[in-house]
Amino acid sequence: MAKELPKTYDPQSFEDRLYKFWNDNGCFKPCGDKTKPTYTIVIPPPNITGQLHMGHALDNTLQDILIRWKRMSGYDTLWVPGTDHASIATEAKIVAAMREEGLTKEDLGREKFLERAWDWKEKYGGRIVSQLKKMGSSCDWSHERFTLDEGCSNAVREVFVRLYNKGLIYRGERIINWCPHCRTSISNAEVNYETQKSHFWHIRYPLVGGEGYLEVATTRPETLLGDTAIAVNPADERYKDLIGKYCVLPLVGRRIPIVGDEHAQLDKGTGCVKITPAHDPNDFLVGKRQHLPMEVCLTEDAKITDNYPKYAGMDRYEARKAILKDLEEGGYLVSIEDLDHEVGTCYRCGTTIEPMISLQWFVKMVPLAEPAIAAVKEGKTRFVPERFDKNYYRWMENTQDWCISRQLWWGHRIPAFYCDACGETVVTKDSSAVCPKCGKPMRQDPDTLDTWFSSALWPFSTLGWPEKTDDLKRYFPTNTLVTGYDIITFWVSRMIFSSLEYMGEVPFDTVLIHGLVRDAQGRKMSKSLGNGIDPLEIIDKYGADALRFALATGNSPGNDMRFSDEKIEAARNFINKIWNAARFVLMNLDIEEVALPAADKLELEDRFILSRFNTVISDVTAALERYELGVALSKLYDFIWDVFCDWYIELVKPRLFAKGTESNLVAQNVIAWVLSSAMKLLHPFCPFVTEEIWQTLPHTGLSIMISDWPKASDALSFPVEEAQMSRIIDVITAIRVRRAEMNVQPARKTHLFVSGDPAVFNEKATPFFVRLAFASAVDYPAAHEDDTAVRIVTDSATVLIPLADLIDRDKEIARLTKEKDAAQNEITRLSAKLNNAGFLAKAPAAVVDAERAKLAAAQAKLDNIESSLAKL
RNA sequence: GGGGGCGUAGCUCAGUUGGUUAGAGCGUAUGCUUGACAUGCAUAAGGUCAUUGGUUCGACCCCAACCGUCCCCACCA
Repeated sequence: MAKELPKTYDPQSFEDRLYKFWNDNGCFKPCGDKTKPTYTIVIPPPNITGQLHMGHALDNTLQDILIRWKRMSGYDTLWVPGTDHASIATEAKIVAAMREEGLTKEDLGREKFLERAWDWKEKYGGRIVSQLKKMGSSCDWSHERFTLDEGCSNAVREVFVRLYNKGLIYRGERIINWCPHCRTSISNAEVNYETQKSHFWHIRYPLVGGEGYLEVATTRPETLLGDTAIAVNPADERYKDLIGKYCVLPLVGRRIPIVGDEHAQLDKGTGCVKITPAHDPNDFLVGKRQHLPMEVCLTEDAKITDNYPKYAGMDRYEARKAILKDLEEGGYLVSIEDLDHEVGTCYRCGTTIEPMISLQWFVKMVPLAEPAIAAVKEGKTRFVPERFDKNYYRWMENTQDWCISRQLWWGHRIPAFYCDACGETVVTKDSSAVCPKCGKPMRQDPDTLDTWFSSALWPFSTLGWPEKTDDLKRYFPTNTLVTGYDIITFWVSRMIFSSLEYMGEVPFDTVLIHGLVRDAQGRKMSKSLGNGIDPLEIIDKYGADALRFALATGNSPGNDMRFSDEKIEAARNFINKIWNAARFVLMNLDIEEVALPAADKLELEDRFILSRFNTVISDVTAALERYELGVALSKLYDFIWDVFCDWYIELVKPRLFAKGTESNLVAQNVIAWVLSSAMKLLHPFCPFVTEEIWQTLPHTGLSIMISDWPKASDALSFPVEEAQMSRIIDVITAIRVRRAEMNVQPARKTHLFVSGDPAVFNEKATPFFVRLAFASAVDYPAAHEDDTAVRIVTDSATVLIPLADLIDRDKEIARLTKEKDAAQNEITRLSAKLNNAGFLAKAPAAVVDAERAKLAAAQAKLDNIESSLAKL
């Protein structure tokens, strides 16, 4: 006797148990079978700063769907999990937590601070891992990695040293983006721009030794303190003669030269630009070209330096006010103009960044970007959807050198050592370096690396690189990277150029891009709006399968999606539907094992469902191969609910209830086989419920997770019977429609007279009409004589229902006449198409044949209608 | 200033190389305790596929323009 399922679907009762079952049985590990092809995914490592949010839930659902599908499809699969130390984000959180205790980093010192950071990692890194498990993620936890673990750190040092020796990493004074709040440099990619209302202030700079002055416009009057020149365009007739002369810097009194430089544009403003080389990226370049001094006037926390006593210690905005006031009083301020200004802000804390001249480490990008662009152009790595390659090219082609040093403690320490005695610099993996020149101990650079520097190595550092490990040989390059479009520049592009540089090949063949998960109103989920939906709460309430279903359905690659109660409820309802269908099947099952019966034992509805299922296998598999996971899922949804539950189960019920017959055994086997196989197709999307059902059904093998993915086959294809069954279904539907229109109570059963193709419409169809079309009895006359009955006409049959009391003859005639007109219009339309020489000549034969078949069907229907009308 | 997405039923969205009379979920209406499921069953209403042209035997789909909307990139003093 078959097992049973509990009456209500309660995901809480089995999800955790099944996850443990899989884990205990090693189902997540690669099978290691060398005869199988490999399929590898590396997880985008979640930051240890927080907990799982909807973006992670989506990202990991998609990855798990792919890896589970490939695992069942005969691949040796590896999904490498892990977490990211997220240097600036984590450090900011720890510093904030310390502030609660009244502590600063400096109070603690580097060692103690790092101890705290590691404690943080244990706590929050562990939490996010358990949350990933809750989602059902089938990662191989024995491969779990952390971007700051020993292996990744070794990879980071190796890369740094190699790039340095190759001249691709250098240290230099450049203008960098400085965050005065985080007190560190950040890369260009970490700067967000936002529009702020501001002003152009027009200021006069008096000429030295003359009466006149030059007028400049600026959005940043406080940087005037750092001005070291005024630039005019050398071709500008207005100022040509002033080049080489001097201005007096207002308020400061310093003499600054007037230089000729292309940076100054003739048609912009007054044509004169103040040059602040230490605090503006463009001015920095002008300063280099013109050999100007770099005058620093702002400190690391964006206050005025002690060089300017009047303003020293003032915050940059305070100083702006004070300086403007003094300019006005001194008669230097000419005018004020309103302006919308794009201002760079720190992507972590939102503070307005301050461009500053600073000594930092950089990666030279152009030599790395070129092969990375070529690799994608050559199709070695493919973006899905394809359009995202434009983002990638755009960024890669315009990339500037990457500032990688950070004035933070939580991260990979830069493996550069300085000799204070002789000034030597050594870059080495050896942490106890002594100066090769003078033998004195060396001081390691205090800074750490941009967190993305280690993320860039993730696809191979996690597999053991720089060691030549077996994992690396077998599982690299990986196959699919699944990530959001917001991270293409930060991460995807850097992995590609890194992998090309060190591994000599691309890190993955496909990048599957997904969008953002938004709230029901389409807003971005954010802490400040308080509109975030916690995936864990959703799992508690609806189960992980429902969450996964809701995330995988109804969206296509690269597009944002909305998450709503409506959606999660629809998902839960579907799973509940499956649960109950499985329950029903099990209630009627007394076979010990499931085997697909020989074809000659199969009845019409069996062949119909198998044939439809065969199509679903192909459709779902094809959609997955195209990364259209939402399409694959909707095909399954339609099949399971509309075809399997609503039709097949209903059609086969009489046989399932008639125990002790061969037909009953055939029905049991078919229904169980289709259910079991459908669970396999659904398993990647809803792993828990499909496993629970599969294990309850008679089965062989340990887990559905490692069962074989169904294969479409000619043995399952019965096009003739599929079409025949469809005709019966059409007639049943037509009867229901007529009865509903006429408000016939369901309790009122009637005799049916069905005439049509005797191969289809014969006594074998009677149970279907009895159960599904309110029939008390069915006859299959060759022709209809009763002119007092309701007439229903399809293209394959005519049905008479003796409901004389409900008939209005005139209305019947009117209705049939209307249908006749419709059929005639259809015939006219199709005939016109089939008489079009262009169509016949150019359309594919299959299309033409299909149109001819339609015409024949329409003609048959018209004939049926006409003969019915003749009877009235 | 560049680049890209989106615009399809009241709402949220699908629509697989161009090939009937464009689909789903939710919502709405009507009727149902039908031997699993009311988290259900049956039936229905609801769309000039933003607009205008073009290509084609044939366009929701390809091309151009335009309107609306969202996003990304960018050093505009």
